[in-house]
Amino acid sequence: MENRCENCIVRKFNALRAMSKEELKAVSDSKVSRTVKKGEVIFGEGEKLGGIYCVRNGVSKLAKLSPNGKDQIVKLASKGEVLGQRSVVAEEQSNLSATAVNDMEVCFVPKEVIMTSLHQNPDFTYEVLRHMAHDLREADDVIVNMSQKTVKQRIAEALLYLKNRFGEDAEGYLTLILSREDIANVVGTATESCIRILSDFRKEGLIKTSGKRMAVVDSRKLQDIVDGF
Amino acid sequence: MENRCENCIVRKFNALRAMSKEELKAVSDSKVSRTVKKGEVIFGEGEKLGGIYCVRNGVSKLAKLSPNGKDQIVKLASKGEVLGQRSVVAEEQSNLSATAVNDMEVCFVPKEVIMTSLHQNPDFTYEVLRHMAHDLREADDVIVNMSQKTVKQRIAEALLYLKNRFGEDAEGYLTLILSREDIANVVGTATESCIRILSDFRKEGLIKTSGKRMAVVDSRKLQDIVDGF
DNA sequence: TTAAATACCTGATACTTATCATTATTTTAT
DNA sequence: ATAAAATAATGATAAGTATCAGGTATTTAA
Repeated sequence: MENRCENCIVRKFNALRAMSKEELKAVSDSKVSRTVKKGEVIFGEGEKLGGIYCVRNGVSKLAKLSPNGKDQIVKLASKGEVLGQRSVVAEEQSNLSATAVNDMEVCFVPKEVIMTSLHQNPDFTYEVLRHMAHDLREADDVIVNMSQKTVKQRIAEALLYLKNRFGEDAEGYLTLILSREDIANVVGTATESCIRILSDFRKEGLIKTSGKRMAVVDSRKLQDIVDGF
Repeated sequence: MENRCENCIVRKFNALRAMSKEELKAVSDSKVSRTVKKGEVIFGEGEKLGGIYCVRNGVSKLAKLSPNGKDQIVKLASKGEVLGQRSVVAEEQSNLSATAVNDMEVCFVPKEVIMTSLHQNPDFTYEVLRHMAHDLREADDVIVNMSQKTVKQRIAEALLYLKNRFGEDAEGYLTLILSREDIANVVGTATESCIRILSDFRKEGLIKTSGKRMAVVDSRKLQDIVDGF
């Protein structure tokens, strides 16, 4: 039998690794695999989620629409990460939307199965808790960055983040390709401002671009910018 | 016997309410009550916490020092809230500092006692998880506010928040007294900018001040400002 | 393969916010 | 009660950022 959660490596990276064999079987029996095309919405803001989505492949952006009509990307989720966890745990509607940044494979797991384990398996609950504690710490860091760093610093930081987290190809181009607009929405600025600063970086030789592809050329200097030099 | 957790109302507001009688007894036997003077630091950023602090009285600001030397207040914690929860759960050093905004009474509970329950009582773990899910949602909201709202909007929002969350006295003055600098650190702006905008609000009759005390006079108009009118 | 759509780029300008300097007021401690 | 310290207020200026308007390049889909 293919595609059993029991054999899925992705699981090792998230809280499902704390599940017992029986629990994992229940998850596997109830889950629905699904491919999501680039740009497709997995769930929208305010939607009541029937379960969580485990990312097997691809990257999703978790965003919140601000009152002035702009999206703020709060987090990028990739292989092994779980979408909708917070909403299911809190039994609230989703506070974020999830959209595929590139083609994805996700597994949907009904919330009932998750909730059962949450109430019966302290190891699993604790593991979910640990992951959420980590997310919360990252959110705190983002808050400080947003309020205390300039757009230039935040963009430099975002580039280094994309490089370190998602890697680069043989030519040094970033593996994860984001539009300028998406980058602007990650750092919380206007698209034009983002483009302008990236152009400056290119002119100064800190990055290079080729179509929509982008490469970090001088990590050191970018880091100096992040640090305020 | 006085001051037993079993009889403490404050407990009802946090995850400790999911503890069994035996667990609560262990907490109560190991806890250390402590008063904290206004301005005193309960724990610092980067500190390894030996336990959590349950707030019985008073208000604490949770802040993070930014590289440029400014504090960003991430959260205000009051009666019933628990400090250091995230760090203890994640078994990491604290990412925030906690400082008393006014005189406080807190109970310190050693982490071992908490950890034991986290591993044995799924109800408790789940309750902690729910609280953290809530904190995470709030953090997401803050991120969006920070990046998408103007300083003026954020200050107006902060004033309404202080009124709704901590209340006002008979004359209408906010119960929680924060310095202009603290307000600036909550909304992530320069102290002078904060003062300037508060002066504007006063001149427009939206708030009134008397020494360090401050009162919301026109909630409706402040809300309009928050909403971008 | 080519037209249409989307994404990217640049300039000009206005608005927002930070910074520096100085003074006034309030609070705190003696 | 008074001096010292802390906090608040205000003006002038500079820096940072958004917005609008117009262009070019790249991607997508027929």
